[in-house]
Amino acid sequence: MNKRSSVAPLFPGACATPIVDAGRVASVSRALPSGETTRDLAQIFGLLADPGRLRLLAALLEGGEMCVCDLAAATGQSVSSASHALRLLRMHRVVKVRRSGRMAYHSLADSHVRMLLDLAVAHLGHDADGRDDG
Amino acid sequence: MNKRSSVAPLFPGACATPIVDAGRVASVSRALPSGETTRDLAQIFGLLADPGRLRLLAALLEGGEMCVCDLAAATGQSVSSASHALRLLRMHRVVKVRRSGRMAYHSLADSHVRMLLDLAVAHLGHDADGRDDG
DNA sequence: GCAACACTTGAACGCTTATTCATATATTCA
DNA sequence: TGAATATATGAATAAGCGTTCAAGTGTTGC
Repeated sequence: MNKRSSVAPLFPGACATPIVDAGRVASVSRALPSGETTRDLAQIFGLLADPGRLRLLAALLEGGEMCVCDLAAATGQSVSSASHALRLLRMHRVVKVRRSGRMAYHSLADSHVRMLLDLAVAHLGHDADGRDDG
Repeated sequence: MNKRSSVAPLFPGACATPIVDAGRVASVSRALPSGETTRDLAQIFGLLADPGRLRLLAALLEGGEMCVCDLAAATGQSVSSASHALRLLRMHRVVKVRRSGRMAYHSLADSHVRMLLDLAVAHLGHDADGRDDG
């Protein structure tokens, strides 16, 4: 159990972070997902944090199943870029591939992605104005 | 040395990407969100693509409203890191701040974030095993 | 076999981004 | 006023990431 018992540093070099509400900190700290889970989560969001990959996913959302060269053309990037991006997405089971001869037909493998995209769009909607600190 | 010159440049500067299903490419291409929208979307997902910020958001999800030093302690990062991260999140209206004296109490400003996090967790759930492609 | 083809991959370069350290601002209390 | 506190910020180093180029794999058809 990793609860920090006190506010003050107990010895020189100890964590010097002052804590205002120790009880709250302890309970929140316990409730947080593990470091590994957090890293995995961040990785998934990282997959969606690139315009090129986002356009690929949007294209698959619309087109259903497409080959690499058509995806590259539709999303306005080089075949190499698209291939690199699709590899990443495949590795994380976000898209799947059906191979036929020398063609590779990609499609969405994960229904959550659709919802993630929709939610993000909704966020954009009510975030359209100002963006500075206050 | 470059043997790919035969890839059919019909004229110098022409798009060299071969297209299999031109009709599909055209319709998908039209349906895609604009480049600006895609960039904004990617930026939002980018905010969630960092373990530190993700832990901050999870802490706020759990703790409701917390000051910077408690957030730093609960999420296991330096106050400076937390402050930098919170600034980013504030700038994008993902968290909001209530200032009282020298304290800054942060809380979630956006209900979509909650759903985004839940969806991502769900994805993790059914993706728990193998994660390599080959 | 040979060549065109669809896609993949590795390496390199440049850009973005996170973290840390030091310092700054603003508020409270003695 | 001055010291302590809570947070903010700038600069700098370092790590990560996307793009491109060049080359590699496996397939199709002559």
